[in-house]
Parts: sequence; structure tokens; C-alpha cells
Amino acid sequence: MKLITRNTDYALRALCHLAKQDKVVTAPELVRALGVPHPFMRKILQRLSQEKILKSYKGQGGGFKLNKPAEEIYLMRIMRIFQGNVGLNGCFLKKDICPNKGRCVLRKKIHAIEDSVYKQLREINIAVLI
Amino acid sequence: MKLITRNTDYALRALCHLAKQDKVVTAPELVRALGVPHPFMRKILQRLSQEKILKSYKGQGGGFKLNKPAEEIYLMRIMRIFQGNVGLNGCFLKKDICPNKGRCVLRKKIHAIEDSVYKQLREINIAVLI
DNA sequence: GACAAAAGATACTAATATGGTATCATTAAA
DNA sequence: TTTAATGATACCATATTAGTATCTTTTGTC
Repeated sequence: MKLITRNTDYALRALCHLAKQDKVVTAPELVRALGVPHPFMRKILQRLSQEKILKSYKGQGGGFKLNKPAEEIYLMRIMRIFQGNVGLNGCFLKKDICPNKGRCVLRKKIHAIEDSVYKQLREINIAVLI
Repeated sequence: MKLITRNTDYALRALCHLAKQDKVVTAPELVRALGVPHPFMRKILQRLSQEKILKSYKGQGGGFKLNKPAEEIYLMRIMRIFQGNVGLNGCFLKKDICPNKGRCVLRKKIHAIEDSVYKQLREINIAVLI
């Protein structure tokens, strides 16, 4: 089980790098700095700029930079972009089969764990990471 | 991301069912009770008895029952059986690429979250779930 | 002893998610 | 006009999880 996937991990590294530079940086530069495959990095950067996390500049001399302060870029946001909704589990039995959905102890326990994870994740942003 | 997979989920349900019954129960009975596909359930039960969580009885009139008290069957154990080692992430960059493994803030944060998850998971056993 | 009903062992297939590549179009500075 | 960048999009590869199929072994019952 992975809390954080490669996508997210690479995205975070790229964002940290950009946060430190505070200038327009090209994909090839990020690739060199981080050692991530070029086309994969590009895909990640594209996604981040679609999501307005990054601002992109096309054409020669173009590249990417952060679209908002590092303090306002939260880990949870990045995880949601690359991993979808971050939930620890769902109930695998259909409602009509599982007779005690409301009373299911496991469900409640997992939810409690989930809450504590969220709480901790919410406090992480790019500024914290650099 | 799933903390608990289907395998584990079904295993837990089967174990809870067995804990409540306290007698030898056949795979077909569990299938009826839980609505899980027969061959899949059997595979899970086989695994649980290989791991000495269940005791099995072959031949006509055979089946499965718990091999130890419900209080001693921990969720973590079941998760490890079906999901391998339960870790929230690894560092995706190789050590020689990632220059600041020791100082990596993300790594530390994830570890802290992991610890709190473990702490909560360790308190869950079959007795708690029924 | 034959039969039936159970689990044991094992190999295979299917679905899904993740990771990664390739290609062509568009933009804009030099 | 060329070149170096991103945008869009379609595709392929791999690993994990989910699920099936089949044959063997055991054991109670008639």
C-alpha cells in the first residue's frame, strides 16, 4: 500500500525545486535536476499547470513557475490530482449484502484512522517541505 | 489508495463469522453468509489455515474454525498476510540520486503519519470487531 | 468398499491502476 | 524562419489485485 505514488512524489519534488528557484524553469532542467524520465515529467508538469498549480510559458525561453505561494500549495491537493480522492478504503460488500453497514466496527475504526491521517496531511504544504 | 484490500476485508468477515459461531463451518456456508465468490473464499480460507489463523478439517463434515481466541487475531497480521508489509510509502528516487535522504522532510512527515496509523491498527483484533 | 462432501494444491485468466512513451500541434523568442 | 519550449492526446508496459478452474487428498456415511 502506498500513501503517495510516484506521480505525486515527482510532482512534489518538481514543486519544491521551483519554489526554491523562483524563476521560470524548463522541463529539461527539472529532468536534469531530479532524474525523472523526460516525457513522464512533462506529463506531470502539464497536469499541474492545467490545475493552476503552475503557470506555464510556451515558446522558446518558456517553462514553468509556481502560480501561487509555496505556503498555499497543499500536499492533499497534489495527492487528489494524481491519486484521486484519498480514502483509506471502501466497504467491499454491496449495501444490500452487508447487513450492518451502520454498525460495522471495522468501518468506524478505519474512518477514525483516516481522520487522523487527513489531519496530519493537511498541515503539509510545499513551504513546509523545503 | 486502499488501506485494506478485498482479500483482507473478506478474510476479516469470515473470521468474524467464525468467531461468532464457535464451531466448524464449511466454505459453502461462509459463502452463503457473506456473498463472496466460492473459489475466492476458498483461496482465502486456505491461506488463513496455512498461516495457522484457522484450523481446518478435511473430508465430509469438515470445515474451518478459529485456531486461537478472537482477541489474539490482529488486523495487522491479516493485512500482512494478504497485503505484504504495510508501509505507507518508499522514497521513489534511488539513494544516489536523492541527495537529501536523511534530511527529507516529506519522508519524516510520512513516517510520523505511518506511526500513528500503525498505533491505531495494532489495537484492532477480531474480538474488537464483533 | 463406494460414494459424497469437504479441504489442499496449484496454475491460470481478468481487471485495474500505475508508470511510462510517442507523436504531432501550437506558441513565441531570437 | 528557425528553434526551443509547452499543449494535447493517444498509446503501451508492468504490477497488483481479483477471481476461476481443475485435480488431488481426506474422511464420514451408506
